[in-house]
Amino acid sequence: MARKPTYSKERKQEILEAAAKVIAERGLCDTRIVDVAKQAGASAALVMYYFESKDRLLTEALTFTDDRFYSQTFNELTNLDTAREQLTLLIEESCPTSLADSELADDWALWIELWSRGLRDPEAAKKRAALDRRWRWTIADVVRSGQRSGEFGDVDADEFSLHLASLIDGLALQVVLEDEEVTTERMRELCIDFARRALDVEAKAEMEA
Amino acid sequence: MARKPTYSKERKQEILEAAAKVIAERGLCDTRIVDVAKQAGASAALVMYYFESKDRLLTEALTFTDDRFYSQTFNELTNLDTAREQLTLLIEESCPTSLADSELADDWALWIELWSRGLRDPEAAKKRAALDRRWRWTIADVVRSGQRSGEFGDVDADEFSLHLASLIDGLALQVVLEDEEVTTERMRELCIDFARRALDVEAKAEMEA
Amino acid sequence: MARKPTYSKERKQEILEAAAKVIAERGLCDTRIVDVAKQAGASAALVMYYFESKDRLLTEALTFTDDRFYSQTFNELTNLDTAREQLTLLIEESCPTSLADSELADDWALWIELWSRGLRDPEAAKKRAALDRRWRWTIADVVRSGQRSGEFGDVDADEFSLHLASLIDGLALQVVLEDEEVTTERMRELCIDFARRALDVEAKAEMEA
Amino acid sequence: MARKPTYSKERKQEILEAAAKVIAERGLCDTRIVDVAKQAGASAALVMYYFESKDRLLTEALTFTDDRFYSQTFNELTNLDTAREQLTLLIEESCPTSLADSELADDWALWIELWSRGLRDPEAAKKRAALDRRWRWTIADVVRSGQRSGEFGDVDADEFSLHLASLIDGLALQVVLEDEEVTTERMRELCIDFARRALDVEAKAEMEA
DNA sequence: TATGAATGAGAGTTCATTCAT
DNA sequence: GATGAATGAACTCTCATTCAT
Repeated sequence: MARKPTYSKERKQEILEAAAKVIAERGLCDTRIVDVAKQAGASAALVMYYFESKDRLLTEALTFTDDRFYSQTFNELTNLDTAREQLTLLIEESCPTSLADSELADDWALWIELWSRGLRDPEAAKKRAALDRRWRWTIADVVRSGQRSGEFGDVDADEFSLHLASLIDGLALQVVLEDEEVTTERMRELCIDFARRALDVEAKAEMEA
Repeated sequence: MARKPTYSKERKQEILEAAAKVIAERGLCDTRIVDVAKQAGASAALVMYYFESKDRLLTEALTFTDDRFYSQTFNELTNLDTAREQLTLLIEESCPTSLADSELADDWALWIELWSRGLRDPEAAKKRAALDRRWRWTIADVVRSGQRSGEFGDVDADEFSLHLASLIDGLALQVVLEDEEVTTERMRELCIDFARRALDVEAKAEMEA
Repeated sequence: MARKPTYSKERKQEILEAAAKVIAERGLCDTRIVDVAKQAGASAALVMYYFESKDRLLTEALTFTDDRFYSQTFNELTNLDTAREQLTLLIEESCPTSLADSELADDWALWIELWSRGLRDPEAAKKRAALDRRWRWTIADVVRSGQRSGEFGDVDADEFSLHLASLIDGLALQVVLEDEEVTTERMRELCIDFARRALDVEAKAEMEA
Repeated sequence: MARKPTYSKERKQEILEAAAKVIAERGLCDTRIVDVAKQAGASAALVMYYFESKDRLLTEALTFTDDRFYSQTFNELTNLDTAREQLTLLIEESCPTSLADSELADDWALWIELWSRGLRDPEAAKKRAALDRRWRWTIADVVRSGQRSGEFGDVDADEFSLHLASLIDGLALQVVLEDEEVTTERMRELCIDFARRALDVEAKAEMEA
């Protein structure tokens, strides 16, 4: 309630963060400006002041989390030496833990909301596509670097990256929706297994041995 | 306006169909009872007469289309002789054509809305899981029958089916959202290709030759 | 549900009775035709068939119970010999027992609803006035007969009857509304006491002794 | 329409006042939020802004007038010297003039609505009981002070006060409902007469003479 | 006589948005 | 920058009433 006035950009960030949280909790549809305001410790009018309309707020909020997730992951990536480790990281960071309150589950929830919004909102669709492409490129880059280093076999990196990214989406969806047959564990194994086979990792490993 | 009274159950079906159409067009969030009523050629009050609340209407409507899609597809399946043809059919029927008004795109739109609703509505989540399981079982059955007939190699049918189903979800999503890099064509090829390799179809074919 | 068709007047009575019950339970305001229909084991359309509009149904229902109460009480009255006993009966029959489900409490509830409706519905007001007058005349008649028989002293019968009737209304109201300070017992005593003094009953009794 | 913004509490009062007026005019049942809003020169949404629901508005409104009536009367009371004058005032202030638009008639109308609402709404019943008790205590106090000053004879003050208050309720009801036989004049006389006899006023007066 | 189906006319309530302060 | 007060435009849901059967 009583909040020292922080200014402009910081405040905007806070509101975005608040919005993302509320959307993850209540769903896009049921997110009211008042909720966001309350979460941000501000008045509804102030939220309107920073974002001209509810629509803009929601659109910005939906991609906000993905951006954060991406930069974090990308950062961790650069700390790893081998492509194999990097790919494993990408997969593991993608697996939503089924715990309801986890941050990753929130991220996935927002991601799904973005899909549904993209169906009718071209701007949202475009943003989603861009984020997805960035993600696929990242995967493809790791693959290519692995190929250069001789860790991975000879596969079409783009095709692989599209396959893996899509597989991850499809599986994560089921984990998040708490499909009893699809656990975080099973998802991870399936992805890792697929990557291993597709990239010919075992064979390589053997040959090197 | 002037509409001959149809009997109860037929009328309910008509309304469900109308609801599904409206949801696909406008999205779950922006579907108003009046829209559904208009689409069904009825009054809003009548919609409430058949479904106690908006909520129930939407929940029923969301699974209605999937049920129809499934029975149609399952029917076509029984007309095919080889497992190979059957699997191809399953994949092809799953590829959304990108045309906005096509029926399949509508089906996918509803499917995505169901995902997003499932995030907070446990009942919706449960229904979605059931429908998905049915779909995976169908795939697995085709695989097993192909294995019995010697068409397919020795793979874990359930693992394959989860992989293929998830892959389809992830790819279709991008087609429907009109990601420029993912076309219907590319989706089909990727899926077919994956199936072929996983099921060892080429090898089998060659050996038979 | 399954109800043998009884015809016309009996059916109308049944519906009135049902309406009275529902009004007593839910209040005039919250009485819906469907409720009355359900209570009467009929359809809402049938209720409309017997009474042209909700309004008429309610108006008739509101006086229905009072009529029944009056005839019953009047009947019991004729079985008593002395005016003293008769007056006591009138008072006692007027005291609502505080039990929520008792028939008398229902009668009072309807009576109060009739007051409130009479504020704006002149027809209801007129009916209420007529019923009230009948009641006061009955009291006055008992008084006069008691005076003729020498049981009661010389009071203006009409004035006494207005006083007693109003007192009963005012007190019963509080009993029905469950005012902790006004119990059925206290109400009865207060009324009896008043009557005794006003009609000079003790004095008479003494003089006769 | 164009209304300078008043500060919160005043505005709430205004709305309550408006609500009371509308209820008196149209009855509790037929009071719509829009009516109250119009009467208060505000929008329906503003009414909801101050009172969370229609229900709360009505509950508060119903006791609002009685509170005002009581404080006014109590104030006038303190300006009078003798208990006799005070009691006369209480009675006279209680007699509704039959004119439809008078403020007192409005008060009585609300009072009756409160009775009817109290039948099913325990909160309303409780408030009514409290207000009524306050009123009876006031009467009893006047009686006791009259007894101390020697103006009134020896009666049970509480019993008298319950009797008088109930009598007033019962009679006022009939005046308000425009029973032809019960005029304001007759009501006043009956009450005054009762008080005189019960409190032994004549006798006292004579003895002093 | 009896009803299920159908509707129009509101009702309360919600909420994004505006604006004076 | 920040907010409380205010509103209009919807939206869901209710219900008396009608009518074909």
